[in-house]
Amino acid sequence: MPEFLDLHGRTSKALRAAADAGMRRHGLHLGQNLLLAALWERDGRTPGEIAAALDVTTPTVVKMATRMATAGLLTRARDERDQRLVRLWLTDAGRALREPVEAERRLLEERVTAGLTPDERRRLLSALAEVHRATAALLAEQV
Amino acid sequence: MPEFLDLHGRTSKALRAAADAGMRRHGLHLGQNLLLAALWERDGRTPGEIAAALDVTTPTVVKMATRMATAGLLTRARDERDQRLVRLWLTDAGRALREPVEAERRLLEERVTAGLTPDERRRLLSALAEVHRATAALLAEQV
DNA sequence: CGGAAGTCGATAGACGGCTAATGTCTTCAG
DNA sequence: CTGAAGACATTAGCCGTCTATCGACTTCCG
Repeated sequence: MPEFLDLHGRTSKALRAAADAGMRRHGLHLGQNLLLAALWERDGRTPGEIAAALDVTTPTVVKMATRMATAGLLTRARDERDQRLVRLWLTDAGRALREPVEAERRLLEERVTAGLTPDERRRLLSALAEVHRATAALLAEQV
Repeated sequence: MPEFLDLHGRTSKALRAAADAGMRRHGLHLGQNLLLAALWERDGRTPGEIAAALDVTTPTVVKMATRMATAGLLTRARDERDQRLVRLWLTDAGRALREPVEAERRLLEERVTAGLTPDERRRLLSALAEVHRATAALLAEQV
């Protein structure tokens, strides 16, 4: 069992659980904060645009949007000029979550990296970026 | 958007996709290799034991085991002495995957970390371990 | 202008993951 | 020895994610 893959996997699972717990405090499910973030940055985006921004497939965004619309976080509306497009718009409830959710996220980042020196943190980010680059290249090559 | 969480999330997603592609070559779905690994190490374990080893809940193992039994990778059998227990046993097909799957896994690890010097790799592992430790502590404290 | 090709979102269905509820078998205390 | 408590696996149902398919709307070319 390769050690990097194993350790990364376990860390990933733990971070996921911690992020989930944090978001749950604001009534969100894991991942919904990312969709909201895309709309906080620019409201009225289409599912396809958001999917590309989050590096996720369109059906994933569609499903999440359906649940989040039910939860009153956003609304769906077809684009006036191009009826193929759908645009997602934040509700007041969706907008109101921005500050608390972003703060929660920053707090989590701080806490999990608190044990690293600034230099270690910098090296971690750079090494992780390299792994990400290599992995993306690997995926691209085996089309 | 905190940079470590963001980068880690993206790397995680890329690694997941790459691992999935690798396992698919052997007819496995992502994660099934981990369940198999638990049985390769010691055959005849129970769902609960495996769940603990993989740091996953029991229902997750039960579902995976059901699919993998259908796929002919393992069989279910109740323990003779304690009828509450179920033991999972590898089939020949499940055993035969060990070498190729472990090789695939090692190859992936090598390729994604190929761009790092031994020192960088060592520091990455140590930093990741620290993040994992801090995250686990965070989760434990908010019971 | 009208049909073919292209662009989107929505749906279907599979998988891994979780929590909560169910059911069955052991164990243990009275 | 019998009933309550405990230990397991399983089922149900939700969420995020993917691929494959469908359906509706635009666009563009002959």
